[in-house]
Amino acid sequence: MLENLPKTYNPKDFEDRLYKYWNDNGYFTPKVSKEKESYTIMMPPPNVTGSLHMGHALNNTIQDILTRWKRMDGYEALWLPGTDHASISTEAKVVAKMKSEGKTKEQLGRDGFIEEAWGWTRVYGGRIKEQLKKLGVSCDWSRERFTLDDQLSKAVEEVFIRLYEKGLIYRGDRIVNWCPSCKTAISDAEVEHEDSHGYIWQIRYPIKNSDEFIEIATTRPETILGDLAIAVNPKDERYTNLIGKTAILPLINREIPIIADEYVDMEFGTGAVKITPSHDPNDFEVGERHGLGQCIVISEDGTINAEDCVYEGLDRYEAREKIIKDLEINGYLVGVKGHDNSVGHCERCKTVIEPLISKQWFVKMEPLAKPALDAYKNGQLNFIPERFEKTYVHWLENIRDWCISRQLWWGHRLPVYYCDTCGETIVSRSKIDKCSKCNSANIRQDTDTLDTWFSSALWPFSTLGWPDKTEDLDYFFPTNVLVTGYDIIFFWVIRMVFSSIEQMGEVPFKDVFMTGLVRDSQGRKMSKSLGNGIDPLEIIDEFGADALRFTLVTGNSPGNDMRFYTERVEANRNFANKLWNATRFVLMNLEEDISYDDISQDEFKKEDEWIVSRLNEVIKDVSNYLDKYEIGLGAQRIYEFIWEDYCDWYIEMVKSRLYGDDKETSIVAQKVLLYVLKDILKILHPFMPFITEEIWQHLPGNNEALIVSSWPYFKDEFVFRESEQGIEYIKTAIKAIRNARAEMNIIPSKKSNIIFVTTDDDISKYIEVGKRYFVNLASAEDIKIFDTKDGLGEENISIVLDKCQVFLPLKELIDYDKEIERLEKEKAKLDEEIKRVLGKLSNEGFVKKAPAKVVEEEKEKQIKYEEMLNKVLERLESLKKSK
RNA sequence: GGGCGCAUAGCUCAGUUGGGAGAGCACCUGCCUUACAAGCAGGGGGUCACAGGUUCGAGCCCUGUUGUGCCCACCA
Repeated sequence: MLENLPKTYNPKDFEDRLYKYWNDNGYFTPKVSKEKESYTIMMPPPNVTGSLHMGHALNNTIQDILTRWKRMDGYEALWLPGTDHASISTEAKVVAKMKSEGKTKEQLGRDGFIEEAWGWTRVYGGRIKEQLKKLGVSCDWSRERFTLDDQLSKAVEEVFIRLYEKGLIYRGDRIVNWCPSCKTAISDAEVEHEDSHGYIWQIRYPIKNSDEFIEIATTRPETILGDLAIAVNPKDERYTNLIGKTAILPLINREIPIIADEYVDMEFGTGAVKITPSHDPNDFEVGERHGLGQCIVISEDGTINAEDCVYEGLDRYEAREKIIKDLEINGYLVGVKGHDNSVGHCERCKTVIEPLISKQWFVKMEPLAKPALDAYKNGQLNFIPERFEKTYVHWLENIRDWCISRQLWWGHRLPVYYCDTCGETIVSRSKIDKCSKCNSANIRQDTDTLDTWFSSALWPFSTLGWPDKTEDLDYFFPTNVLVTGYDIIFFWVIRMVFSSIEQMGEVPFKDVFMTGLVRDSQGRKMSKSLGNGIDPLEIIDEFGADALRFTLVTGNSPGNDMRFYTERVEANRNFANKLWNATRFVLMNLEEDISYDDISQDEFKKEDEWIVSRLNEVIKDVSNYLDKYEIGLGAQRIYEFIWEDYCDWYIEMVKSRLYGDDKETSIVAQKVLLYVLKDILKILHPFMPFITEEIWQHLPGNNEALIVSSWPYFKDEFVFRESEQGIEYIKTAIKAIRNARAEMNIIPSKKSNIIFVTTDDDISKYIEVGKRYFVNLASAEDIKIFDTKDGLGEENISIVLDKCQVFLPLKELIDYDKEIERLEKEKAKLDEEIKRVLGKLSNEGFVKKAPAKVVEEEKEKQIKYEEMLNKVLERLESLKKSK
């Protein structure tokens, strides 16, 4: 059992083994319990065909930390994993693969294609899960879900039908964002706007039966084929006389009316606008108001389909070129200017979006957005960090109806049927073959599928069995926190909130923790096309999952982007190694035949009191940090405690006892070493699950796994203020002695006596108690405490401390010029401090208005520094004299 | 056009109720001290972007400026 840790930390030896051990023992699987409270996190489902990137690694690490902490803290903690079918993205990948095999969707047909897609899913769907396991995610695989599972599909249908029956889902001809490459409509959220330097063309349209022209401007000349009017502002006096007249469309000579509409901005351009209702959202509205009808001239593949015209069949950009040329030749083109505007692109394939009119299904957003806004305003939703609330509110306040139908095959097919006999639209939970109105069998199902986000919007409750009433749903819903990137607030967060309010009557989670982006070392977004992505698996392979996890959560505050440096992973791997070796030290000093279960403060030495008292504080701080989602600060706090307090000081202080003859005090030290180590492992476990569990399994007296051990708590009986003070004083003294020795170039192996001169009882007590530390930690030969420095002579290095002076009688080894130099430096430091303190204290406002405690502290500092300065001066003087 | 960040040591970043500027890495010096050289000890290095304001006191709060990044937007 003891002393069998390898000398060097090698995570590969145990990470996979421990993951299997946890999973096989069911530690990830919570039970519905009457006694315990639930804690639930739903994993944002990665795309089923995706592979793990740093963004996943970051947000899954955070989720795992929270889950492991709550599990230890006495909750039935459920972290539910799963994957998303990612309709448009998966379909594109499958199509591309088929293309390379010389096949097309159309050849296979709908069923054949879906089969192909399932095949693809089976091949690649497991990949990301296995990758997540490498990270150490403690999610409940027994409850894993996929958005196309039967139960989840049932939920999708149910929601669709409920919203339809409530009148919140409708079908209609609207201007939608059309991707000519994906050949489907997409929602507003899926359009990326990008600034581009383009052109704006001024074109004049002749007025019928006159020599006059009206001049308009457009950035998309090809759309003139679809013009159905020219609009001016009714208040615009320049055009009053033209309103009601007819303009002739250049090139195709269609007659179109000149109409008045408030929409037109008089200040912009010429104040006259061509209206193309079928290919521009604004124009569509104008068209509706004026009953202009529709004229579709661009088809779904982005080519011109205006009948009987020379542009027919041309790509939209080819047509643009040709039309400009023709306008110029015929004298209609007035001019062209450079024009910056932003152009919408398909989020998935980056093709320029073509707005066009199309019959699609929409969710009416206003009635759904309102309660989602109220929920935030009533404080039911809490963003970390807070600033993302603004994004949430702004989006909801400016929301437009959500286009949910996609002209794709991979996804949830709309539960909608049309009767071709009587024209009835039937929405049904089950497949039907007869019209419910006319009984005709002339029935076909809508061929569209739903937006992927329609199903992920239901994730917090569909995964728990909804619409059925299940124990899980009852117990684990609503969830506690959502951890996800700020870039999908619109796509997902908001849609989950309103879906949940609508279907479940409450918000799906209380807290929303937003993670930032993980960038490369130059601050660039990691992307496949740039090839600058760093593979989390390679990092894990080289440094271990714990080091990667620790790197991702430290040195970064919530919601902020971070740059990824391999050097930081290495530093954290070194930290793991430090803990590993500290454990080896503890283990090799334990004795096999004693019990370590009982620990009593009655036997404590000062440093024991100090370390358990400090441990208490860390436990409290880390718990508080986690509570506030300040994960990075919590991790930092533990890091410092382990490395500095435990390793650099406590272990070093305790060595003299372990190696000494006093068996009793040695055993107490062993007990405290082990006790503190165990709590360290507990509070570090959520952050570094593997190394902590591995170490834990090697410690004596542990029957249960660390992952299910209980989170430590603050113990009142382990508060030792006086020892904290005493040890801190001794640490200061040791550091001062080391510093002086180093500056005087005294080699560490050269020991010397240390003479403390003090008349302060507390100080001499501290030193008396800490005598043995100085041997190891300050190269002491023997330690003496005097109450006067008389008779010590000049052949010493002299160090001035608070209420105490230290002498190192190193005689001929001392370079007195150097000693003077060193003391001058001390003097300068003290002068500075005194100047600062006096500055404050001589400020009337400070003395009068600052809290008494603060003023008092400054006064004490003044006395302290002045006393120290006097001793330094005195010493300097006598040194100079004796020279 | 609107909104939100960021600017602190050479680099990357922490700094949560305003009260003597921190970490990691890098750098310099000395150490293979029986847990750890993936280590130990010591050290140098910052007008906390700039300008005002509030306050006894500002890296932190307010206003403005500059630089920089992101998000939103029906900018013919």
